[in-house]
Amino acid sequence: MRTTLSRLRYYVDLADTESTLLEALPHRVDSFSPGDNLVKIGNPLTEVFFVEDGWAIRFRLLDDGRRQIVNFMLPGDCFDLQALISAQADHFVDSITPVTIRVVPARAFLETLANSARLAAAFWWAAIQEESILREQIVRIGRRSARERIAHLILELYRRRIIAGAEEDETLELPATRDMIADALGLTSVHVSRTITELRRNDLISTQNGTIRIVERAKLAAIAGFEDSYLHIQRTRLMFDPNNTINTPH
Amino acid sequence: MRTTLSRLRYYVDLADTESTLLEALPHRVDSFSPGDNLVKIGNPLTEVFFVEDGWAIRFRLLDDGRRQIVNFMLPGDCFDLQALISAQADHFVDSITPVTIRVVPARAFLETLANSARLAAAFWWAAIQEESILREQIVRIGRRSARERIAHLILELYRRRIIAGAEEDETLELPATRDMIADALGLTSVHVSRTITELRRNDLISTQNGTIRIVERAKLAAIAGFEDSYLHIQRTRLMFDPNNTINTPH
DNA sequence: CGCCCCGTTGAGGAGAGTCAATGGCTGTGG
DNA sequence: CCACAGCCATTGACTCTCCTCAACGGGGCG
Repeated sequence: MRTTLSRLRYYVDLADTESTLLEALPHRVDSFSPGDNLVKIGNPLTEVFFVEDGWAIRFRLLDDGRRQIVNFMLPGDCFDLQALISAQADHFVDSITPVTIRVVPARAFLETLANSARLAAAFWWAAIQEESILREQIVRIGRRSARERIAHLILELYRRRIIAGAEEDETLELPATRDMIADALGLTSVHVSRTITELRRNDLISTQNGTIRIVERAKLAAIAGFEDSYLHIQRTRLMFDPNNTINTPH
Repeated sequence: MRTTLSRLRYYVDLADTESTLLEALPHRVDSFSPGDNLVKIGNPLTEVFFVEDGWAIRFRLLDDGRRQIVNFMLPGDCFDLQALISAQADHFVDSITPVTIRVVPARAFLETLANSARLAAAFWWAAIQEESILREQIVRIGRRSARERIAHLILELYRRRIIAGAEEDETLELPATRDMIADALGLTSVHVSRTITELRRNDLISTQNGTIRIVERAKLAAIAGFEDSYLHIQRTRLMFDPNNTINTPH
């Protein structure tokens, strides 16, 4: 839960009482090997998942085998809040590294939210952030060049790691193959490879062993059109928050 | 509110009491001309919007003027549920036809949801559906050809119109220019024009005056890879629903 | 009537895809 | 301990989808 709490705290002040509530939720912990399938299309969803460790991808497959990775799931991310209403999955989730997830019954999770306005607010933030990431993904693949897409993705994943509590050392351990990056960005692995090589030759990034070092952050951000405000959602007072007394609809 | 209720009823049984609750919400009704700006980036959001009539687009602009339309907003859609937590808009919303929207203070809306589990469930569905539409959009622009994208978008918009209560007459009034379709699908207006012309020549659709007639639904769906289950989320019992007694986490 | 917006069409260009070969790395089995 | 297989990144050569630039024309509206 540590990384999840780190993410939530990025947006909402949480006291120890609230983190205790979360930790106290009934749960089990599941471990997976790289390439395992965590969620299959059509599976009923009655549980909420928290990524404790490792990376996973959420993706759809077309009939002819084309794959689109909708987004990456990193430590601290929670997913299938949709489960709260017991829908069916319309996509797959696979691990791409060894992964451990904490599985919480949706019902118990809901009850806890009902008892803590702050927690409810925090998870609302998380949901908003997730949607924001999806929208950014749309802009990225809809209107950016290969170069821009890759630069942008690197910066996004780096920032998400920071928000989840990772060290700010300008490096990103990216456990995704060229193929996965391609399927996330609507490109081919060949072209991803070429483009990353080019970024490397331009001394914007360096790579070794699946770790990317951001060498020239400013230039990279300029190329990507990466906005500083992205995911730095302004920490405002919350309508859910019982302490919020100054909410004035304009 | 009629179209919104039609949409919600597609997923959740709502009694008259609940629809009355919604209608009774304090609100104002705003009217806009085509091309007006409804939501601007950076605006604080403290209200929830219901599209009563007309179409709008939600989009982002890049520095150099490139535009990505994230999605279309149709009658019955509600948006900026994010407002519930008073975030700032990270995108624009413009009308593309004459539009009337009902504006409800977020706080009052929240209070009503708190008092009606069914309404809360219904809007949760709406949010899930919205996210599902975003994911579909990612798959569409990430991994489909121009032909497939356009066919798929037509079928999606048609289905959304049906869900909102429109007549099932195989026609879609699509008040979007080639330019808008292009900006939604990650293409150029020229190529959209060519591709639509080709669909027309193949007798898959016909067009006149901004109305598209679906001539060969089956073929069009095959080309688009449009899945029948899409947006036809199975109506299941709801965890929120007080009448739900058989919820068994597996 | 004439303007402007929009859709269409043509010709040529470019970014990304396809096909294919190479080579490094890792893990495994003889 | 070495040989070999499999996976993955890289690179080259060629192709194709989609883009760019440009011209034309129809329909609505002042």
